[in-house]
Amino acid sequence: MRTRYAPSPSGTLHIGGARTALFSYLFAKHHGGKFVLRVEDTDRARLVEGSESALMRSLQLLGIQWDEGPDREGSLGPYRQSERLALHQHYAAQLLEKGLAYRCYCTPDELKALREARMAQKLPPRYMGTCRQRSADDPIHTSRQPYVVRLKVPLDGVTVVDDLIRGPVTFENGLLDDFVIMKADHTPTYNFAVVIDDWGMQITHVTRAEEHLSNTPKQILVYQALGLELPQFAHIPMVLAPDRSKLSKRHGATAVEEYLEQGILPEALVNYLLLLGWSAPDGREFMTVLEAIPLFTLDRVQHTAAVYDQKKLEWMNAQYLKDLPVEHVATAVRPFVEKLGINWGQGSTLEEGVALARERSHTLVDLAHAMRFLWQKPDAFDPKGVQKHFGAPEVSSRLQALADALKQAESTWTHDEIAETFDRVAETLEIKRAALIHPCRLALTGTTVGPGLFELVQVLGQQETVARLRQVATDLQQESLKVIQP
RNA sequence: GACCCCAUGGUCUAGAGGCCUAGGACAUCACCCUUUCAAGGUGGUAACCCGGGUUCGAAUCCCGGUGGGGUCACCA
Repeated sequence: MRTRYAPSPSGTLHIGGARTALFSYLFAKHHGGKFVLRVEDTDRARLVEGSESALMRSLQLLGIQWDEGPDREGSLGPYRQSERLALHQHYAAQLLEKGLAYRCYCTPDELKALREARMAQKLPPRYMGTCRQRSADDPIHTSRQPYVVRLKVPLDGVTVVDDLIRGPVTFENGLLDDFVIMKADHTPTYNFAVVIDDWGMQITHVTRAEEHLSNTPKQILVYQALGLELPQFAHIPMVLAPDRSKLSKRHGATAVEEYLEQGILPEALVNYLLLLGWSAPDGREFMTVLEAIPLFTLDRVQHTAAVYDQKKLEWMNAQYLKDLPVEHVATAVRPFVEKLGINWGQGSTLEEGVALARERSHTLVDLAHAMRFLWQKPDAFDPKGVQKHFGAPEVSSRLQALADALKQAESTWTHDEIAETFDRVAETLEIKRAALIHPCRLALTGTTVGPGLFELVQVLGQQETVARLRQVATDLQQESLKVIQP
């Protein structure tokens, strides 16, 4: 049992591609098989520098590990299509020799004219050129004119794709044309190379996106011409954008990399992707890739294209953010914190910050912002908050009193002790505790939202808390407070 | 346009003829909790595309329509 994922290195790993790879991987692993990564790089014009390694990095981050691939040579390589050219040419020559394929000398212009003529007659744009009829001793064969190789497709009969997900799908051969298998530059086309390579790599189950279903009869015809045994096929439904169209740049983030940059954890992303088109028998939603292996079967794969939902992805990310070990999240959020120019080496630790703020963050970006105040004192204050909580003339003296009381507090600095201090000060000033809490939060963080105040104060530390309160109390008195949206 | 696939709330889905008064999750709305914001809890709104069959009985089977998607390259 062997499956494969065969991307072309022309860009980044798409979430649709990631899901196809995930399903192929899970399917193979469920059956104790091997998962192969093959890079389809025959089209040199579309090749993007660095794309291959980016693709591999994304897959690995998601926990989709291949058993064989360009960087893990097995016995059935090479695993880059461009390095298999000799194989493709060999089989093409074989088909030519047997008379199952032929050289076609028609120019692109001629083909275009033919196609348009057939379109005008409302006929399918099928190649009906003259080259199919040429005899072996036709002088054109020695003319050194460029040519392509076309497969001789049967004029009648049907080709049936026995799809593991959809059942038998019948195509009429008469509707297919003599498609090109080798281009004029002597490199193979996709529909030819894919057959040679899948066969060569002993792929038993070709699992791929649904967009390939219509290509499959052509490939079956190649298998048959070559006398090769057919693999099984399984076409996985596509992932669509919210407007039900094919995913593209204008839909915002579509690449795995982009989601990770947005602060989505790879664990959450792959879990979300798993739920797009597949569901566990018991309806469970949260699981790792490894946990999904024993549960994953093709009969539970949806037949319908799925529309991805950013909201649910973020919700799932938030769940992971608060359930994963603190150290793990701290490591993940670190680059995001550093990106904000925060020097977190002093004072509170990253772990303390994560524990404090993760429950109300949806992404690592949110989390980094929510932790910011621990290392950077507010240089501006939320205007609405200022209006609401700094308006009263006695706020300055209250904060001062609070600072004094906290300064006196025991060095143990526990949550309960801090809470009691607030209660005591409120009582002394004969105000409600909330009248102290809100201005204090604003003074300490610059905003009106955030973690529970006593936890926040505890993590921020006695010294820093007192210093910030005094600073704000002074600024308020001197009316030198900067009120700018932070 | 031709061919192919598909069709349960806004979204992801459960459902393989009676267990369905159609279940869950996200989103949404209300309320509760509360030092803010979240989180959490409770409850609510919301779906079997339409039309014909088959059957005692259909979300489930068949046919047609409609709608959505895919493929029709010397791209993969």
